[in-house]
Amino acid sequence: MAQVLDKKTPRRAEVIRAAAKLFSERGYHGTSMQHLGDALGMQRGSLYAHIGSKEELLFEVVEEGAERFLERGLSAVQMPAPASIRLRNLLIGHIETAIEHLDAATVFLNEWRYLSEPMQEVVQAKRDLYEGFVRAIIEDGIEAGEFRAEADVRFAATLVLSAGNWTYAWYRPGGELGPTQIGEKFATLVLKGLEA
Amino acid sequence: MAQVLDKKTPRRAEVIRAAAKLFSERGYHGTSMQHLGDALGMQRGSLYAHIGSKEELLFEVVEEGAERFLERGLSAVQMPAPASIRLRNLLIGHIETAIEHLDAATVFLNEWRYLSEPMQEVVQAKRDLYEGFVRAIIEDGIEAGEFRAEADVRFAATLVLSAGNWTYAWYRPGGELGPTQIGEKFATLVLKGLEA
DNA sequence: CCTACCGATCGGTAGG
DNA sequence: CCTACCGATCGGTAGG
Repeated sequence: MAQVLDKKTPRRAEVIRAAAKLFSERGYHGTSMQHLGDALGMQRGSLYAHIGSKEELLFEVVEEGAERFLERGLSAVQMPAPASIRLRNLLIGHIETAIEHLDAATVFLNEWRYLSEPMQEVVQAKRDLYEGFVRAIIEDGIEAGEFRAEADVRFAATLVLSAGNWTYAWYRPGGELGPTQIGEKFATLVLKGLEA
Repeated sequence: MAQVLDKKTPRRAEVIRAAAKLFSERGYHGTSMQHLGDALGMQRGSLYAHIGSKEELLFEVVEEGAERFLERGLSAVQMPAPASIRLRNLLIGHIETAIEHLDAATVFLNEWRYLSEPMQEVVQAKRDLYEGFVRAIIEDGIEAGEFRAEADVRFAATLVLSAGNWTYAWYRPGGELGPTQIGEKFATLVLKGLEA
């Protein structure tokens, strides 16, 4: 019989970490419980001593990704600084998060849509919250006269998020630039534009 | 026995179109041949009169997406116009393509990594080619003094591609702005930046 | 955490 | 394009 699942145990954390890696590499539907068991050196069925279902595992990984982004985003919004500094800081934090937690971030951005309700709704709320952070900074910047008044807040926010969210698709460890420098480069481009 | 597969037949094109829709909605691994058969009103096994394998179907959809992007990209690069105009044109074309062929574009951008060799290599070459188009325009712009000399070509190209590639993730039909106007907005933002 | 098992479904094929 | 089938694998459970 199912006993109380360990919710905090180190072994459970290892299962979630291994799931993050596999889900990011092979996708949620492309990963079987057999793959996961193999990666952890245990039998497929034994995983259910630590988790309730495969989908619960996806939810945990997606939630972890969401929390990482929200933490950094919130601290950028709350900075007592001009909007351009806060936007730069948010984008740097976003890209650092995407790189430092590449597995969870990839799953958060790509596999969350395979969650069923009500889990998907929980995640959607966090995505909306984060997007709200970006918009708030841009609105502040326009009000303060720092940013161009003609800039469309929604599109500017989407551009910033696109730049950050696509990181997982092209970033490969071992490049010349670190996450912080990459974030700086993008932030400068978004703020100053390409034209001379 | 397997007879010669119809390579050009209208029915085969319908199968590919239905696959593009399902693969974009549920992912490649989340779509079964049973789903596809149901969508087309035929038995699972009957699909093999039109195609060789599920993976071949993925390849066809990904290739279609790649070709759509390449066509538009090439025509933007070859325009006899200043770099800023060509970059604007490429980004508009990219976003129009992403929206007008949302299914194939989504699969091209998200599911191509599930292709095995040598198919994945074929697709990678086309991705590199397209990225080369973007870089070429930006290099021209810097040489001509149109774009800021300090702009990093690789990062600027990645920003443009990120803006375009993330379209599938947020675009929903029925909004106020059409594809062309959305492309214009992003292009202006990338060229002029946010700062006043 | 393992063994042994459940029913369901997977992609694909033979033969018509 | 269908019927009937193949072996393999799926997520998950009982009982220890």
